[in-house]
Amino acid sequence: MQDILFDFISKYISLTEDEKNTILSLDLFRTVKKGTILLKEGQKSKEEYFVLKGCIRKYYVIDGEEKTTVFFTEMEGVTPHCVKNNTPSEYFISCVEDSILLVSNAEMGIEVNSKFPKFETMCRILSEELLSKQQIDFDEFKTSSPEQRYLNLLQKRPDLIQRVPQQQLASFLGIKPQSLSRLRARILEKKHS
Amino acid sequence: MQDILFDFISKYISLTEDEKNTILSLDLFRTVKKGTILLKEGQKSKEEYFVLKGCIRKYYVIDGEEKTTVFFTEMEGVTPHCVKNNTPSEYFISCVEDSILLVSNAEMGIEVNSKFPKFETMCRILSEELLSKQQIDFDEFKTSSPEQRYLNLLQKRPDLIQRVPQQQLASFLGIKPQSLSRLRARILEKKHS
DNA sequence: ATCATTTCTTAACTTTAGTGAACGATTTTA
DNA sequence: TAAAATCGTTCACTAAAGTTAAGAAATGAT
Repeated sequence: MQDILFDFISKYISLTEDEKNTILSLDLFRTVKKGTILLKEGQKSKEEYFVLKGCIRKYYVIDGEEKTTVFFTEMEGVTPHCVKNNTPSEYFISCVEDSILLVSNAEMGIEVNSKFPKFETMCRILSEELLSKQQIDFDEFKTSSPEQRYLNLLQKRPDLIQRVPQQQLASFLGIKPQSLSRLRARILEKKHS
Repeated sequence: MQDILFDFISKYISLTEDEKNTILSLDLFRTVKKGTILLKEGQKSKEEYFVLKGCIRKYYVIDGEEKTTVFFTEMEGVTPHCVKNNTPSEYFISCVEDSILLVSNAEMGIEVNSKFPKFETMCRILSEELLSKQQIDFDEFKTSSPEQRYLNLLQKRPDLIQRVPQQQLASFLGIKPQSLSRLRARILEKKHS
């Protein structure tokens, strides 16, 4: 498990054995069961999550309905909005599958960053990469129809369609579950003609 | 004009007179006429833009149609994707109004950052703020209908609806210009009943 | 100031998404 | 294992967006 983490980090910065041990001593690893709610609406959490294995999702409850807006899978991380500005969270974060996560809290982050300036560099790069990726995702979402978005997802993250419930996938695509069902049937029809 | 810039910067870091003069000596200010294209699809630019006054937009040309995905107004900045990874740009950036911009290129940024570490701090904060803001925007977009998105925009950026052409506004909202016209008429109808 | 061009609106029609309900299939849990 | 709950699909219907086209309004150029 630790190897996965250090392999990932090595893409950005190089660590000495000493530094690796310091990180391991922080005891960041946590295994969580499917369905576990990590963050609730209204809560003022300071925890950040990084997925080593599994899948977690962020969702809002609007008029009693869950609206999933993002999934985080292997090697993706979330810093909930409430961590930065100490306000109650507007959304939930829960586990879609049994998962292995890195859980760090803001103070710990500051401590690590001050001990290893390298780490801050990595965080900055990760943050910039994420911003860039997200801008492209948003642009693609705006410029395409639900059907195009589904076909696009089929290309870019085929695994998601398998591992995630349809209703969560639907709101991720900005539509209702029934519309997703219909849309899939439509695509199959087109293929067989 | 310079006051506007330094007022903005002072929200994040404090500058000495010396530092201010160094910034001014870089000659970053550029006034641009409405309609000017700052970045073209396919181009490998290194320029970053920050709007002091006016409005610029980012748009794709898909099947011969312009799809505007973002507007940048006062105190907002863009770093085009192509600047970071040295690939041809997938989109255009042009001026919606006569504008006053700060134009910096990547090398200049590095130079300034190494001379004034303060600056890097500000850039990191700005980048984090932007990421956070963008995530919320994306979530709102996904979880609401075109009509809700329009009403939301009316609340949050009423100026945009005035200063930006309808067709650009439409694709920004993820719909066609005709649909925006109809949607507005629908809203007016509801009010008068 | 006038003409030409572009932009916005309206309308009729087509396609697709939202809605409410029913059904079977799957999963949970008792 | 059986009953209950949840989930996914389908259907009929409604509402809204896409499409095509035409005309009105605004903008720009000569």
